Amino acid sequence: MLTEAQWTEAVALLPFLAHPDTAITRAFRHEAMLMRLPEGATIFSEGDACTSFSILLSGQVRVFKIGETGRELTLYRLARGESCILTASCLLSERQFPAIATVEQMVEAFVIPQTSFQGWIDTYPAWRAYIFQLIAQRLSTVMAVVDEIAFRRLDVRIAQFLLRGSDPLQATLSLTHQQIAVELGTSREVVSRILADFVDDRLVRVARGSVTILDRQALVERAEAS
Amino acid sequence: MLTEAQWTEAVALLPFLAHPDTAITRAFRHEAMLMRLPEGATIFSEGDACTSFSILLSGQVRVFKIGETGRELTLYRLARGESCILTASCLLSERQFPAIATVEQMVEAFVIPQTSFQGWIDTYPAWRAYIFQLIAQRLSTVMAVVDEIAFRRLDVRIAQFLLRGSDPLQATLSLTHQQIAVELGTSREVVSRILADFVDDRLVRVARGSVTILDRQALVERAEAS
DNA sequence: CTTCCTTCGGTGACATTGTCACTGACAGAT
DNA sequence: ATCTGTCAGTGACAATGTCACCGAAGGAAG
Repeated sequence: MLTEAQWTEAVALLPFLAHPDTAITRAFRHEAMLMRLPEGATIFSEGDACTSFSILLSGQVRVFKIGETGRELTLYRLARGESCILTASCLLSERQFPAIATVEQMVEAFVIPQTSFQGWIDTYPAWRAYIFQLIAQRLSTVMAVVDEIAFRRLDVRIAQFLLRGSDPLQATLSLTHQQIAVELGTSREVVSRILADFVDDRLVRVARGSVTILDRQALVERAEAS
Repeated sequence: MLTEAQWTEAVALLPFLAHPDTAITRAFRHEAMLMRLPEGATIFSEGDACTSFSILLSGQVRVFKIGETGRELTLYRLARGESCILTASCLLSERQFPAIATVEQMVEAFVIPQTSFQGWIDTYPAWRAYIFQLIAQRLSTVMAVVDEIAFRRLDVRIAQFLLRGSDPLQATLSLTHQQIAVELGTSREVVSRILADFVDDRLVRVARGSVTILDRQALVERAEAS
């Protein structure tokens, strides 16, 4: 059950609650709960069974896989208004969660119990449409990740990552090499080496905990082929 | 519109048609079509827009990605009673098909136009349940592929692949090195080298176009850690 | 301010994997 | 018996992953 204030937030956030007195809005108000999770919290680990579905109201979550050697690979992030496809898939098929989800920035989320989640799908077209869209969109992100790790060179991927994470006005990224490695599913050493190449080519400048793009155009070229 | 014979096949194949005179069965009979595709046909290419949804009645389809260098990576296969999650996702979100699907063995499939596919989801719970289960199941296969290519050593993956594709009674696999490479997203040369190692270790015997497992137990060990 | 300590990054060595170029072996067709 | 296309083996090299180790930077504690 949501309070009046939480409910106001929910309506502003979720398109399927747009109409004030429909069945889905009543159900959501009664069956959803607001949960807070502190930075660093682990939401799901590899192999967990999912028991509820979440929609983020604020904060940020990172969903990633981790290999035997400890290497990490970020699959995607969740921000305001977003939900996790793996949780949905997990709930629908009663399988185990195949990754890890942790809180990067303190999270407020609407939590819907498994039974409500399933029931709403059969009952409320708006909810159903929301879930289907979610799945279809996130699935393409995952497919893009597959493509990247299977076929793309790492210098190209790092160049793309730096470009995505910056813009012409804010050319400095506050990231450690380790953080970049974990995004791309590689190791710190490799990131360091490739950034060193970039520095040699005057594409970027690096300092402890930051990378500054010096020649955006050249970096774009590097991101395209090489 | 399906013929009587085709309809009989459909009922035997698809659980959601179990009840003889419901709305979904009438809709399916009128709006589905049976299509045949010869071996080697390309069903979808990277970037295609999907316009229909298929359920295989017979034959086999391989869905794979292909990199700039021409290297291939098999995502999954479809056989009798199965459907393609990427097509579903594609139809739901109107995105482009992010892979390639080709016919490995001559296919007969029930084809459902995009409009029917979407309409049925909103109308028929049995169809909806079928699609959701499909998505959830295939998504876990794709996640397993991500895990493999990101983190697992190739000798381990080849060992697993050989074990999956054989059994103690039928120890010989009729596969070229190229075919194995394409399954696992690597190159023929690398497969050849690793198989050569396996031969040195007396795990397998190789001949032109085939691999015979000699020491299944040892291969299992190789598939577990190394 | 100095010292300590943790985090961050650099480096060399080596193993694994991917790519390229080339070669020869095999099997079916003529 | 020869031809031809497919299949497999090899060496060289590049790219990436892993390990061990080191030093530098910056904050914390004295």
